[in-house]
Amino acid sequence: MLAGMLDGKKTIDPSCPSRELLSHITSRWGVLTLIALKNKTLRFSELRQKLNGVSERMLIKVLKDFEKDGLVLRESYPVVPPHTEYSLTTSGLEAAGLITLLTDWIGNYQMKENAKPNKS
Amino acid sequence: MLAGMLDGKKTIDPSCPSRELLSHITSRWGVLTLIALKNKTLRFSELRQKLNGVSERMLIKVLKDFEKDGLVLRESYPVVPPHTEYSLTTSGLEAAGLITLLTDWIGNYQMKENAKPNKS
DNA sequence: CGGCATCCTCGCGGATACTG
DNA sequence: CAGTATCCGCGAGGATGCCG
Repeated sequence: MLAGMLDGKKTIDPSCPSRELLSHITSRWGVLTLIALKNKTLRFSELRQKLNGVSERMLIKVLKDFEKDGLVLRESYPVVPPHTEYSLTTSGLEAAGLITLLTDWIGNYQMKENAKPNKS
Repeated sequence: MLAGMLDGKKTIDPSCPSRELLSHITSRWGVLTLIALKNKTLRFSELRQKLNGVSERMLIKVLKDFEKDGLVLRESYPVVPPHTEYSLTTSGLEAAGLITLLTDWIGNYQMKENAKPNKS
C-alpha cells in the first residue's frame, strides 16, 4: 500500500498496482469525472459538456478505465440513435466522496489564502 | 470551486485557480511527497530516496510549487556541505491527511477486489 | 549536498475523420 | 449519439553536467 510503504522504511514499488488506480483517479479528467457523476447518472454527451474541454477520446479512455476499475457502471441501450448512461458504482461513490473532500478543502484553503492581507 | 461548479449547472472554468493547486497535489510525485513528509521532516536527499524514482529536477519542482502553495516549509542551513530540511505546514498536513485517506481507500479497495473469487 | 540549466525523449492528450 | 482509428504537437519529466 502506498502510504504504508512510505511511512515505513521501504521505498515505493513503482510496479505497485495501486499506482495505476491512483493515477486514474487523480488524473486531470478522472477527478472531474468522478465529481460530475457523483450525484447524477449522465449520458456520454452530457458528461462531455459538463467536463468542458475534454476531448472525446480522453473521456472514453477515462470511462473505460473506471469501468475496468469497478468505479463506473456503463449501461448501453441498443436503440437508434445509441443511448449510453454512465453512473458510479458503490465504490465509485466512495472514491468520489474522498475526491470531493479534497477539492472542497482546496476551495476553502484558497479562499482563506486570498483573504489574507499580505497578498499580491 | 471545482465541485460546486460541476454540481451546479455551470461548466468548469479551465482558468480556475483551484486547478493549479489540484494538479500539484494530485501530480505523480506530489501525492507521494505529501505522504512522505506527513510524519517526518526530511532532507532533500532523504526525500529523494524515499520517493524511489523521482528525478532531482522533478522533486525540486514539486517542493517549490508546494512551498509557494503554502503546503511545504523549506529550511535551509548555510553550512558546508549544505543542509536543507523540508516539512509540511499546517495546511500541508491537512492536505496530506486527505491524500492519505484516498490512498488508504485505494489500498483497501484493491485488497477486497483481489479477494473476490472471479479474478484473473 | 542541494540546486540550476540544458538537452532530449516519450507518451499524454487534442484534433480530425469515419462507422454503426 | 456513441464510439473507433489515426495522426501529431507539445510539455511533463528524465539524464547529464556544473556551481555554491
